[in-house]
Amino acid sequence: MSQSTRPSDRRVTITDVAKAANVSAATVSLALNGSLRISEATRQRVERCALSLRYQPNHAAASLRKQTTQTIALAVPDIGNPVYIEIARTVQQVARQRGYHLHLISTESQPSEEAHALGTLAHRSVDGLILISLRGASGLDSALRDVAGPVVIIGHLRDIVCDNVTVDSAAGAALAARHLWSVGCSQLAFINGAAGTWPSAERWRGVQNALLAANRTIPPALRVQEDFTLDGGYRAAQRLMTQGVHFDGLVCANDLMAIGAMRSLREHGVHLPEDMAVIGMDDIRECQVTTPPLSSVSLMAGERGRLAAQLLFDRLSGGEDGPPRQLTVSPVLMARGSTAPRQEPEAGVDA
Amino acid sequence: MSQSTRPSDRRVTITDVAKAANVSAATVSLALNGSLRISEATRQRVERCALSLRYQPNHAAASLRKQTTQTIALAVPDIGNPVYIEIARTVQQVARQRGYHLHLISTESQPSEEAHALGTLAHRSVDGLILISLRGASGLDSALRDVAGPVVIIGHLRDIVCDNVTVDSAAGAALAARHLWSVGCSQLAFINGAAGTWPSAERWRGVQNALLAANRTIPPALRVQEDFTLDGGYRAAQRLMTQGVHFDGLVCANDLMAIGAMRSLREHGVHLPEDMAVIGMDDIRECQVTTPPLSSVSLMAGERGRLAAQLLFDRLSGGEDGPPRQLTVSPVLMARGSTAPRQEPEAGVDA
DNA sequence: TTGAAAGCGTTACCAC
DNA sequence: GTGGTAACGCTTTCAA
Repeated sequence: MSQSTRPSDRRVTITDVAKAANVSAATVSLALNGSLRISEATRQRVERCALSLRYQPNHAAASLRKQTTQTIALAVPDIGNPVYIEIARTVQQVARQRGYHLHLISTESQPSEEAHALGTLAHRSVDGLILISLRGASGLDSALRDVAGPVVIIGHLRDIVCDNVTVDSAAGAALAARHLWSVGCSQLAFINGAAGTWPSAERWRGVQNALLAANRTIPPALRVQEDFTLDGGYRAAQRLMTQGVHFDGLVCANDLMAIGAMRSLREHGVHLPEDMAVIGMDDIRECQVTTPPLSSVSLMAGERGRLAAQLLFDRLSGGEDGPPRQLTVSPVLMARGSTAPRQEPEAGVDA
Repeated sequence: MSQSTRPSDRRVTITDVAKAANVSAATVSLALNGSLRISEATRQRVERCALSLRYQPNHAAASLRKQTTQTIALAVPDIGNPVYIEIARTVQQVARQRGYHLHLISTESQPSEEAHALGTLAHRSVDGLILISLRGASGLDSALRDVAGPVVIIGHLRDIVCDNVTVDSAAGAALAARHLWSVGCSQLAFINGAAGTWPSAERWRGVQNALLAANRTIPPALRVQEDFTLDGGYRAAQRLMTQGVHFDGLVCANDLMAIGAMRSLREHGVHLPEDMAVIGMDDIRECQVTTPPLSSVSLMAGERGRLAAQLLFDRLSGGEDGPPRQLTVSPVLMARGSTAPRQEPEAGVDA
């Protein structure tokens, strides 16, 4: 079976196949791309030749000629962050399903790297780009004008217009607060993430809305702000407990902080969830393995990825017309053990 | 400042810049690519023109001509798996640092998709490929012969020869067992993952080695096998506890199973880590948020990615000569609360 | 149904 | 130093 026929050194090109099949290069191209205007006989002959020569069309050449790369790019702020990975996963799924490749770019949240990502689009390395931007995609205004294809931004748009997918994280924060009340909490505390960021502003806004609507308050002593990390949550909870103000429900601006806070609470002898209900946001995997499992508000990362990809492919296939479209997905409550409904204290048995 | 100068519809090419700068296309190319044989004056002129025209070199054209894409591909079995993400992260780092782009392909462990990944290399979409293969890269033998560039495989090579990076997970399992003895365990149990897979075979082999060397045994009743999931671990632990054979240390073939097992143990009133030490493998993020934090054996995913990338770029830049190289990294113990050293029962105070 | 030829936008090898 | 010119490998008219 060693019908190798290897052309020694050189790559095998379309003309090699053409010669072997006794047709022109044009015919080979047509035949291999399934054109209907080729006789069944030649098609088969060509296919056999291509196979036995192990012909592989050169992608760069085809791209150059067709002016399309069959590739989209996804630029994420940090490839280590599971939330972005979740987005990447669904984007990859849609892309593959459409026969596209995926270029992954990690920007580390640096504007220079975001510009670089747009560069790949400008260079026509890719046909379209999905960009996840934290800082509200501000400096990209001009860069967006130079690119040679559609762009979809996931995250908050500061002042530019562009196809975009966001999640209503204010609504998510409100959802979290209301959930705590619904399981019987009477006084909430709130741990927010790094000041000055869009997510932290939004989440506080959401909590405020909920407070207003429920005619309740969170005194300043029960509002603390740290960065969005495990340690941040730990420190924040410690500070809350030194305030001397009683609270029995804790809303955290993300899960990492919530987990850190739970650790601190437990160290101070607070029983979860009996003494205190805790809820986070993001619904990361870790929620399922804490004790008790952490309730959270899913920000629908996967769904956002799917929608963004859809938006992008709409532009790619349907023609580029139409005004920018903004999609907003709604967060979803994931109730778990950390917010188990309160027992009425009538029949409580303390082990 | 609106020096737009936009050539209406058409993309701006190198000849546009050439005309604007009153030089030839060749000169533009040389100037922009930093050739030394261009006068400083022309270089600056060309650069200004390129900038003001917003010229972006076409990547496909350059690739076609240069026969290189400045892109490598990484094919992972499952983009949802944090272990592979960790690999992806370091590969991406090395790639960027070398000025290369990263193509990410998720194969879902399907041989057809692995072949597809190799296809991107054959099509010269990419210059090189790192392939993470679970099933020991068996059917790829012939496909590997057709590709147009270097391939590095992360994982076990069944019978093919190829640059490759593996981790000695047998050593890792032995490490886990020895660690449990060192913290005072006298009888171990072992929860293994899905039968018939390479990792499960290796890890059991490692435990056996350790047992042999320590002159100890794990009776069959204390060896169970489930799939590598949280639920698998949960079920496995349940089965262990119905055996009626006492054990005080539990080695799990991965962290997910260990976490599931911990949950089951706790539900049965077993105190961790006082009554039972538990250790997993992989060192996933979740280890840090369980109660107690789960000890684990890191399989050095990031390091493997880094090494694989290094191997690949050695081929890419240094010339393709040299026989296949096989690298094996050593696992590292990550001791945490779940394997806290045993208190001697003399001064124990039960709260 | 098939073939010839003209690009796609670069880079590289020559002359000048 | 700089400018022609010929590839790179493919697709796509347009004729035959």
